[in-house]
Amino acid sequence: MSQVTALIDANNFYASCEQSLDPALIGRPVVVLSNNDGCIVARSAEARSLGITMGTPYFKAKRNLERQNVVVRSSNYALYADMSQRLMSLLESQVEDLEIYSIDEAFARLSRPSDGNLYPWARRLRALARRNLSLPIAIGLGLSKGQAKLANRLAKVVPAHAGLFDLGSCTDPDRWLETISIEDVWGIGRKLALWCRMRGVVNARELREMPTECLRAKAGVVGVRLQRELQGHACLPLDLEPSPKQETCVSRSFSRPITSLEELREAVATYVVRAAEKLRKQHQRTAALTVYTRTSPFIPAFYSRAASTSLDLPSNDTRVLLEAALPLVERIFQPHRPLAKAGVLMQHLQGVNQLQQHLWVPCTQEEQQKRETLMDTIDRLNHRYGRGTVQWAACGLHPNWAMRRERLGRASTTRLDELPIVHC
DNA sequence: TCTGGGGTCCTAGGACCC
DNA sequence: TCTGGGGTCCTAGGACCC
Repeated sequence: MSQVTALIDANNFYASCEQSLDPALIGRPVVVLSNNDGCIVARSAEARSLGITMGTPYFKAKRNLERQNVVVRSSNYALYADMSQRLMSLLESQVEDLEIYSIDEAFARLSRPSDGNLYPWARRLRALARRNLSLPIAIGLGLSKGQAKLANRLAKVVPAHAGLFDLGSCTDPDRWLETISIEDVWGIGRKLALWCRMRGVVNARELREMPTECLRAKAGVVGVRLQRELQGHACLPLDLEPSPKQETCVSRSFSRPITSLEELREAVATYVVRAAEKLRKQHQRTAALTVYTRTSPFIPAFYSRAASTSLDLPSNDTRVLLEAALPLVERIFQPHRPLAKAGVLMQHLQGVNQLQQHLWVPCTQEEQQKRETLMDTIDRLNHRYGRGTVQWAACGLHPNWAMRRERLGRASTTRLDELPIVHC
């Protein structure tokens, strides 16, 4: 019995989540905007067929969307994360091994049955996701992750495949690979695609067959590995236990440019608070931290500054991180610069169980225990009653630079007060 | 007026060591 | 006059992903 790799993902995930919670949106064109209502990052099938393109800035598309009567939603990551968890636990129950690869996709390993036919299994799984979560999913099957990715694409793009495609059991795989243009191959970005095209390599099959040494010279071992994957050698193992993060960052664009030190300080404080929460959730501490800010890259006189510091003792305590980060704000601030964005990076992370008490740090075991309990309590309160229930003074009370989310939909799976109301 | 956020991996080159 | 060879570690930047 041979092993098969699957790539399973949700179609138009964010848009599908919105439709899943608000059935009035089913069958209608829906787009979801990035943070700050910046760009279009997801489109329902209906929106796609209207020719609406991914990544278009909202302000450019707005009139057109209104004219075509498209439903526009701000992104709601709490909702998508929750739907994602439900989808992943469903998948976990239906495969042998699962690697959660992103919010809306997962690689899986399973065995090919004796008759070689995996379509009945795939059809059942699709029906299950549709029935339990109201999410459309696509399933691609191959001998490696790279092949599974291509198969998944063919499952979606070719209507006759109805969301399922098995590269390992089709009669003429090369014919299908030729329909996938080089830009759409996983691992080939803009630069490499251009380079390939200049050499006459324009589709997935040609990439698989191009001279390896030529590819290595340009794209290094990463390129060679990708090519081997397309040839059916599984070089990229399934990653079942997600490795601990090496760094964590929180950054946001402002709803309007800011020019005061005070506002920049509030923004950085807000991001530090969020980053500290993330660290605690990941059971990690940070040993170094960077704050940065920049003006808009779309207007002249671009300005960007970063400042870093390291901590004597790794920490995930909000107060400690604020004390380390806030002095850096003065170093990156310059008056008369219309700042468009700021962020914080937590670097050199380590697991909480790695901590060694420094002899010279004036903090007793008992004191530290109390701090940890305090942080835990704050996290619980904020989780239970909503983010911001317990707030840090440094973040400002009513920041008007905070990101725009003017078109939020409902969030029935994560907020009690937004449960659907059924009229009988 | 208005253009997202959060990551990883790899390589080249500099600093430093013996 | 001449100016090794080999190794490690770190960082910045490129490329890519979703």
